[in-house]
Amino acid sequence: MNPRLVTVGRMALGKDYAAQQCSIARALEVVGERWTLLVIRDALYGVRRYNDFLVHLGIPRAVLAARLQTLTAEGILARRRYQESPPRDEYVVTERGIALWPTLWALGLWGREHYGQSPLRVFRHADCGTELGPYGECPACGTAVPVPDVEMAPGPGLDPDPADPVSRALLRPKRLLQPIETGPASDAGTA
Amino acid sequence: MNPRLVTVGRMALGKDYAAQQCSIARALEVVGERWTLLVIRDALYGVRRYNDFLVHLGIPRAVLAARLQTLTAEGILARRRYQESPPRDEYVVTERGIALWPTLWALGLWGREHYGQSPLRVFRHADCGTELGPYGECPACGTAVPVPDVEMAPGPGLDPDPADPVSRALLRPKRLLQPIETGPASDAGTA
DNA sequence: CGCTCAAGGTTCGGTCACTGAATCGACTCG
DNA sequence: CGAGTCGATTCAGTGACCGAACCTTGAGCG
Repeated sequence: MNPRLVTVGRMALGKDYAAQQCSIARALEVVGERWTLLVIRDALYGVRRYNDFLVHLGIPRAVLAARLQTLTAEGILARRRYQESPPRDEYVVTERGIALWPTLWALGLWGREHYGQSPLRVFRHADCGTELGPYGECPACGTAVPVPDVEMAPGPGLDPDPADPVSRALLRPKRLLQPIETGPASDAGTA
Repeated sequence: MNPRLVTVGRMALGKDYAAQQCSIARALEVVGERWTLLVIRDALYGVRRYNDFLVHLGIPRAVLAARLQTLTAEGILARRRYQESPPRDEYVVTERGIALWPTLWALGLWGREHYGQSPLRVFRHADCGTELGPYGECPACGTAVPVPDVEMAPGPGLDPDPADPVSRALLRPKRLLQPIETGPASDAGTA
């Protein structure tokens, strides 16, 4: 069961981009389905648990389960047990998934420049605090910024009081990949 | 008829990524449907005519017509009459479409590194002949390479004798955006 | 033990998009 | 004036997506 060959049988979107030799087409066979890139985005943001993906994305449960399975089979996410008592698994992004960050960054930049108004999130080089440049690099340091060194903070356009706990957890500045804390949910911490 | 607002009415995939504030989600509403990014890729490669997209992508006609219409409405492609006698239009990529090149480059790089074997196409800085770096920049000149200055040549993995005339036209090294020549098609020029 | 709750799914009917083949209309060429 | 080309549209069939309901495992509790 070579994970690289799993695509045969249930192909990306019911059919591959036949005859396409381009590596872009190959990539889209894997991550081109609806929701897939948003799941990976969330994973890079630190989302790891089924329910967190669910509430943050508003994705149908069945679709989420399918995507997580595909992404795990493709080696973009990895399933990992994080507690035993009630057995619970989380999905952590692998190197292969992290390698999609430049794509997501470029796509987000395009969306922001052509459809967005004010930036919703601000990404900085954690070492120096400089905002990332158009390629995700640090203009001050002149170097590529490793994904774990990217700090994400809310921008001016972001809803300051979102409904779901995941969005609320993402209001706090944090580094990419660092897991979000929806933890015991000191949820409106009453009583 | 603000082209920015056309998405209302017939949304990208029948439904928008509701509640998503992220600019990545916005972008995917526009270019996240099946085939869309491949159409844009082909447009950047110099494909301009309905039939050329059709044979090169192997896309259903109805879907192609829908994508071209959406992309035109979004201002990513522009429709332009290129002859009057039989009225014929071509679709040329706009600035907004050209701005997607970094995304496509990043996606292609990811696909090549994680799923491809030998590179199918080689992209160079036309001014100096240096292969593009991971961000689409020129490592030699140390600058971003404007899309019209990117030269595309076939790589070792590319089928040297493809069936369709568009792929055959793309065997010749050429710059991005420069229209392909499928012209009078000296098609296997037999008697 | 039985009840309830939570997490993480699976099942299922309805709808919608994609597919591929056929058709159509405008126009030119012979 | 019939055939061919280009650029589509139409249509039936299939498969993916959607949303709600249900299921399973394991605590936590009385």
